[in-house]
Amino acid sequence: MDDRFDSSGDPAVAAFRRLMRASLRLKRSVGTVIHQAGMTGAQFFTLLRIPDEGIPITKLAAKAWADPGNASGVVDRLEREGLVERRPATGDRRVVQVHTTAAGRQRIGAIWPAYERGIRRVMAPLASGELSELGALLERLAESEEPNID
Amino acid sequence: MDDRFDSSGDPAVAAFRRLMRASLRLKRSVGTVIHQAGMTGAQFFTLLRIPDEGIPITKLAAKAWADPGNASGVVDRLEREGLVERRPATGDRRVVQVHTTAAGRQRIGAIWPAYERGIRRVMAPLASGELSELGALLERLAESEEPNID
DNA sequence: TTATAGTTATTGCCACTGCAACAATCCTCT
DNA sequence: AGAGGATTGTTGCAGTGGCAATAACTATAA
Repeated sequence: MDDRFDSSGDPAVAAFRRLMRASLRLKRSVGTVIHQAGMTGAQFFTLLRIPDEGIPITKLAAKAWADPGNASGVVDRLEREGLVERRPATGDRRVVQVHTTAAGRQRIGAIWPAYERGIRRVMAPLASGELSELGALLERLAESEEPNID
Repeated sequence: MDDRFDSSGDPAVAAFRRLMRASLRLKRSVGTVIHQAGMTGAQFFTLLRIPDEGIPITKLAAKAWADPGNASGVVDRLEREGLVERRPATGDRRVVQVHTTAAGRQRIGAIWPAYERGIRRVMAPLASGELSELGALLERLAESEEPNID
């Protein structure tokens, strides 16, 4: 495959590639910050999404990436580290409420500042006006019922 | 975690989130097109990157996501399907040249149009001028020595 | 020539992702 | 009350992703 399959000429394709490329790079960069603090990105975002009152796995999954089967495993590992707790819900015996432990809250508090700093660092090449411009364009691309990334 | 850890106010953080969200959505959308044609995204992009003269695994990995250990597995699965071939390189007996087979070329040719159509569809909300504007902003974010996403 | 250092590809491990199947439980309707 | 259907969480599987260790080989330098 040389360049029969290229179409850099197409503005849509070119923009799409740049979007994929930039998001991968930024994701890795910010992910490094989280890893240095001893967690994976998925664990960090999951932990972040748990409200103080607790939350059922399905709702938690919907807040992040939409697959419950997946959330189960991430919660498993968070639980293994004592950052999270599973408690039976009152009323519906199917649902399991996931709660953050004190250790979990402490861990997030420890990572958060570096996380924010990491984001500001990777976004630094753009001025404030450009950031909102970028945000507006992306919003129009992603408008719909999609999962929240953090 | 309620909203102590939110910072939607920070333009950098907000733009970062939108970037992650949009890229996830678009990646899934285009990935669906590829899956319907019977391949995974990683396999498609890998196949796409193999020049007619063949290419060593390390170089191939660098063209896509940078980890050779990973490329080995993807090439395994492509080879299992007969879309790719491993041949010893002449000269350096360490290197393995990966070549696309006729079936591989045929497969890519079959997927490519739908792939392009898929991209144009997800990028459709933006006009041509906005696409290049978006591309320019993203380029400034990702400027550096990063892997090509196709 | 031989020892040392670097390179190439593979393998193994762990975590994540999407998907399908499944059991337990709840809900609705008759 | 009971049947049928929907929902909740878990599990299993294949593939992806990053990382470390390793074997095979090449290159460099004494």
